[in-house]
Amino acid sequence: MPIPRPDLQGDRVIAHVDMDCFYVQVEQRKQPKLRGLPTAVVQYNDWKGGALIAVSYEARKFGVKRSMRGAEAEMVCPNIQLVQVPVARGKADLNAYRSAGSEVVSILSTKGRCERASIDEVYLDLTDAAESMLSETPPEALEDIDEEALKSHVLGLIGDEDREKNVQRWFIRSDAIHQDKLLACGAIIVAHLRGEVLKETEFTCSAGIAHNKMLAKLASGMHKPAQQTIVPSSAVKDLLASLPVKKMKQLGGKLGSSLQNDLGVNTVGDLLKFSEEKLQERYGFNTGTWLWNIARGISGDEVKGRVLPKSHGCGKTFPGPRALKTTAAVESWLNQLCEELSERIQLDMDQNKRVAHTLTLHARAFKTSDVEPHKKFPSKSCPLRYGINKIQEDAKKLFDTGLREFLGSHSNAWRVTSLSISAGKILDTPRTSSISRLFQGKSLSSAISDASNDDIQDDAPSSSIGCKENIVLESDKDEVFAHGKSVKEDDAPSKDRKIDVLCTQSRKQKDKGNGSILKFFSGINTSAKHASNAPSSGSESHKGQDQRDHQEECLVDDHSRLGTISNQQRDDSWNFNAEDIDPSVIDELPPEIQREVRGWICSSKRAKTTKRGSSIFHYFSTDDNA
DNA sequence: ACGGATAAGACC
DNA sequence: TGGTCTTAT
Repeated sequence: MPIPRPDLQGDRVIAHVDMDCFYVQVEQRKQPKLRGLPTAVVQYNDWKGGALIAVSYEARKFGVKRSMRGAEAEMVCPNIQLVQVPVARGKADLNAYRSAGSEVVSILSTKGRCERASIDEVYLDLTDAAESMLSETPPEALEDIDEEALKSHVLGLIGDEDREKNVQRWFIRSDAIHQDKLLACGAIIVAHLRGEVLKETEFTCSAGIAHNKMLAKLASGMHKPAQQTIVPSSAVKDLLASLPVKKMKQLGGKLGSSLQNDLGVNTVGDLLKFSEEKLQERYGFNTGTWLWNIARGISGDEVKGRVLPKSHGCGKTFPGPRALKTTAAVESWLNQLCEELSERIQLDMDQNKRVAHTLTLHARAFKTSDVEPHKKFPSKSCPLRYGINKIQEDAKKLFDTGLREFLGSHSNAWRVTSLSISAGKILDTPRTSSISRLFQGKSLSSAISDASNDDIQDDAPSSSIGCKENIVLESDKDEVFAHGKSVKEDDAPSKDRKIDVLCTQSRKQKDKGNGSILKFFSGINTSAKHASNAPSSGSESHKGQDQRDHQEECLVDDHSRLGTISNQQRDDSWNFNAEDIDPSVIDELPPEIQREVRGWICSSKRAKTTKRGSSIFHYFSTDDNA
C-alpha cells in the first residue's frame, strides 16, 4: 500500500493528529451536560442497545469497548450515557461528524501540507514551518516555550523524576542534532495547533511528531487523550524492537498474522533478521521492500496535500431476519441511499467546485437454496449523472445487472444483507483556460471574444454569440454555466431559455451527424434519448425536482459523462474520444481555441494510461499541460 | 449471521 | 479498466 521508497530525506517533520473519541466529543459539544461523564455513541439502539462506535475515556476506565453493544456497556458501566447517532432516511447519518471533522481540518491545514486520513485524523508535513522556526526563533532562544509543548512526551528520554524538567531541557538543548531541533519546533507548532483546535472547536486531540508518517501515527496513539508524543530518531530502534507487529499500521490484518505464523516475527524488530530479498520473495517486491524499511523505521510515504475525501459513499446493512428479499424492498432502500448520496455530492459541488464521475454499487447477498455457496454479489459502476432521480435510476440498473450476474442462469430465491452506493472519481471543475470558460466557466462572451480576437465587451449582456454556426450560446448571466450549479439555484425563465437553446443545438447537431464540436463546448450529450428529453421551448410547464433533474442532466451530468465510459453502457453518445473529432470542424474554430483543442487531442492520445484520464475536462483543469 | 458505515489503496 | 480484496477507524 504505502509506496516502498527509501527515506530520501530523514529530516522531514511529520505530525499525525488524531481526535480523541471524536464522535463522543461532537455529541458532548452538542450536549455539554455530558462532559466528564462516561459516554458512548451508539447507532441504532433497538437491538441490544445498539452498537458502540465511540467511547469516552471515562467510560473506557470501566472496560467499555468499541464493538460492545449498548446493553453490554451498561453492564460494566451502569452510569454510561449512550447517545445515538442521528438517523435520517432510515439510516445512520454521519454528517454532523463529517462537518465537525472539516472544522478541525480547516485549522490544522494552516501550517503545512495536510492530508485528511479519515474523518478524525490528519497528517501534517510541517518541515517548512519547523525549518523556519528553527532559523528565526529556535527553542533554545525562547525564554518561555508553549506550556502545552512542554507537556510533550519525548520517547527515549530517561529520568522518571520531574519529567517536565527533562522535556524542557530537551527542547532547549543547544547541542542537539539538527533533526531533534526540527522535531522540537514541530512539537511547538503542533501544540499550538492543538490549542487552536481546542479554542475554536472545543475538541481535544492527540498527536505524534516524528520524521515520517508511520512513526508519527504510532506516536499519536501512545499518550491519549489530549497529549502529544515526539519520536526522536535515536528512540526508533528501541521502540520498534519491542513493538508487536500487529500494532503497526497495515500489519493489523492478514499480513501481520502471516509474519507471526509463517516467519515467527512477533515484533517489528524481529523483522530485522530477514533480508530484503527474502521478504520480497515471500510477500512480493513492493511489500517486501516496505517491510524491510519499516523494520528500520524508514518510510518515504509522503503527506498528500488533500483535505477533501476522494469519494462519498453511503450504505446500510440488513442483518439476519432483516435481509431484503424483494426487488421492491431493495429499490426502496436504494432510493433512500441515493437521496443521501445525491445530497452529499451536490454539497461537495457547491462547496468545493468538484464533480463526481462514477457511481458504484456494492451489495452483499446470499441465495436461500445455496448451490454455489460463496459466490459474491459483484460490484457495478457507471458514469454518474447528477440529480436524485438519475442516481436512483442508475443505481437500480446497477443492482439489476449485479443481481442477474449473481444469480446466474438458475433463478433462485435471494436475500440482500447489505447495500451501498458511492460516488467516486471526483475531479475539480476546470476554471483556468479559455476553453473551460467557454463551456462552463466564468464568462462565456468574453471567452469567445478573447479567443476569437473580436472585441465584444466582456460584460456584454444578453448577447447571442455565433461561433461559425456550430455553436450558439447565450451569456447574459455568466454563472449559469459555472460548474453547472446555479441553474438549479435559479429558476428564472431566462435560464430555461438558455438550456433550451443548448438542447436545441444539441439536437440539430445530432441530425447533422457527428457534431462533436458542440459536445466540446456545451457538454451537451447528443444521444437520441437525451435530445428527446430536452425541454420544450415555452418551458413553464415543469417545476420542482423534475425540472431540476432535467436541467442538471443537460449540464452537469453530461459533463460527467465526458470523462468516463462504462463497460456495460457502451453508448457512443457517452463516449468522447479525441479520435472521433472531425478535423474540419476544428478548423472552423477561433485560432486560440483551435490550439487548445489540438493540444487536448494530442495529450489524450499520449495520455491513455495516466491516472488523470484524457477527457477534455481533465486536460483543461490544469494550466501546465502543453 | 456482520459491530456498521465509510474510506483509501493495491492487485490483477 | 473495473472489480475484488485488504486494512483501518
